[in-house]
Amino acid sequence: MHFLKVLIERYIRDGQPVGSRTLAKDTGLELSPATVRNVMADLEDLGLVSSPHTSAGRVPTVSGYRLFLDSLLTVRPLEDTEVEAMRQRFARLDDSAPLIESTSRMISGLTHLAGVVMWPRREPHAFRQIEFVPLSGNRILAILITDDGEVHNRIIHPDERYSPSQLEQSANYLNRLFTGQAMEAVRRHLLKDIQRTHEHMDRLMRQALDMARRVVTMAQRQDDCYIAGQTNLMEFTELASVERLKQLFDAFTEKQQILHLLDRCIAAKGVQIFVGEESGYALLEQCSLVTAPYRLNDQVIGVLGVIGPARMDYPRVIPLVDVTAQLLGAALTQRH
Amino acid sequence: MHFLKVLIERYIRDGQPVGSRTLAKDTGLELSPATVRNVMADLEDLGLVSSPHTSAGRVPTVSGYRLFLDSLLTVRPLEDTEVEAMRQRFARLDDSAPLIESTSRMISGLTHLAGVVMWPRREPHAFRQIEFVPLSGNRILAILITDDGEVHNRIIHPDERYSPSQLEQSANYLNRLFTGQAMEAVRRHLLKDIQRTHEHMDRLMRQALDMARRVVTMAQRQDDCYIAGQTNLMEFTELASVERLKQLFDAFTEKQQILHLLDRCIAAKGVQIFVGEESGYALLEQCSLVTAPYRLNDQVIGVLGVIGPARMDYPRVIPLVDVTAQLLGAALTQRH
DNA sequence: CGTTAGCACTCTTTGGTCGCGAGTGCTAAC
DNA sequence: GTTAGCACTCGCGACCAAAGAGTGCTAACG
Repeated sequence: MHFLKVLIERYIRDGQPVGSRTLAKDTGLELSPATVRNVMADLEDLGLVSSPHTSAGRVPTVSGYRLFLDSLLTVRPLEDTEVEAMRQRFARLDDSAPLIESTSRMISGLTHLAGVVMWPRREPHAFRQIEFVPLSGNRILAILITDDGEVHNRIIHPDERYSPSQLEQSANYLNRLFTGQAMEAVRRHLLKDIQRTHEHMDRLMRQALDMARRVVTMAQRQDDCYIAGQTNLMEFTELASVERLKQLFDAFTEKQQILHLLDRCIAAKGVQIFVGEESGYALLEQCSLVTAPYRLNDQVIGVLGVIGPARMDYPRVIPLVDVTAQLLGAALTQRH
Repeated sequence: MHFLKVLIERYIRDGQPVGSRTLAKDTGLELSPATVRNVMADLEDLGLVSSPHTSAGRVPTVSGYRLFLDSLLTVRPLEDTEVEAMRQRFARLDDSAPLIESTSRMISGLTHLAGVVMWPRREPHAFRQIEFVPLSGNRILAILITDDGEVHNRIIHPDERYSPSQLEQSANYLNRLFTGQAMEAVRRHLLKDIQRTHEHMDRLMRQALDMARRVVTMAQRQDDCYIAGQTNLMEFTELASVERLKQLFDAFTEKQQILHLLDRCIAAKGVQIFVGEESGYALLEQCSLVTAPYRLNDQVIGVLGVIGPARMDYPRVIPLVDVTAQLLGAALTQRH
């Protein structure tokens, strides 16, 4: 199996099929190419490597990578100075900087791959406050604040005009009604019970509920992720066909499939790797996804990672992804 | 010059150099290829066309396109039904839908090119209201509302703890001080005078100003644009080299150059076109940018357009961009 | 029995040649 | 001014040969 390891390491280095002669040199053992050929034939029988054609060297298969990752890989931990440098970069992000985007760009820059960071999946949060601000014309600005500090706002055009004091009354009413309740409950209340309550209620309060409904329906932030450094992938010859790139980039703008994949990684304890079509998505053929979950106060709330060619420098990428996830968690916790 | 028109139209159709025989047929006039060849030689002398090599047909040069666009082009106005369909699509966007993004996707879908829409450049607006909401810990959520209905918010970690009533006092103070003033003035006040005022002021008020400063500095939305359908460009053979694509996509994520270009179009009355390196940006070689400014209440507040190969179907794209700009303006005005 | 040298074989890559087709420029004739 | 004719150029695909890389197999070796 040592052979497989050396072969894959070599293949990762220069991206070309590895022949018996080169492999013989690389192993360190003093073996002739002929011997190595026998071993390689065995590896091929096991389905761990394959040759593109008769007179080329061998290339790892997906199962080859799998075995490599699961039991052969020696991760090269980062230098302390490197970790420190990363920590510095996080520290330099001031409070207002968009943390998720910056993190994605950072990991992409460090690995020269595409970085992807899922938006933190907030724990179920509670309604804190709603506010109606009159604008010019009939327009009203509705602002909803949840207790994790998220602010959602939306401009509403009601049919009739409300005085500032009416708006204040409405807001007070809603705040009395909902403050402290879980958003989920508020949402249910507003969506389901709205018909029933309508009948026996003050007109103004009905309107208030109606306006609240409009903000609340919008405040459901659906899952999303931020992808950076996509163009890095254009540098890899094995992906550099225009059709493949189109597929990949379409997936990057669509994001649906990427999100599904990330979602499957959120349960994992630590670094998780999908090689090629292992993910079940044909478009990631020849690609690998390396992810790590990140935490806020010891609770996993998201996943980040990189996408790159299957032939990527795992020993370096894995710790980078790992450390970045930890640092992002720390930064989030600190900001909190 | 009629020849140039036909040649370009033909080239736009099938993307291959146009030879004398085909051009002879296309003109409609009953001329022999030899005659056409003479004319083409003249066009080449004028720098309007060029041939990739001796035995290929002719291809329009940038100046050729320029002349074509300026004086030869016959724009094919959209069918009423098409305009109506577009209007419908805008109408179907409900109030909460992200208008700019949707517009960009729409124009990209209609033209099969990359769509780009600049964010509306709001007229200078006034401070309306600031609000401090206490969160858990020391954290405070600062919310700033301007009179165009924009909401900016930021979480602040002050060194000490403030009671809700103190926060309310601070907010009241700031609101009294600033409401109705132009944001520009508020910003100046907060940034410049902050040192002087500090000395002879109540501690709480000083802190209030300080917190306000932090939100206000963030509320300067710098220019940005939304680009959709980039991957459409991968379908065009003349751009389908990986390096070119990388350049283009890098520019799309960087956006800086694109924004500069759009900025130059904002002054134009109507549709504006840059062909190839006319724009001054080498990366748009072989590409064209077609833009139109859009209005809110008869005032130009932004630009939208498409990016595609120089060889694009101008007679169709131009009216599409034009109409989209008008419809976006209408939608904005209506929402307002 | 594991290891190795030797050898025939396969397959890609590269470079070269050739012919074809498309298109041109020029000249001379209409 | 227009056109036919012709020699010429160039790109492209086909075909071919040689080189290089690497393989599988067999037989010999310690």
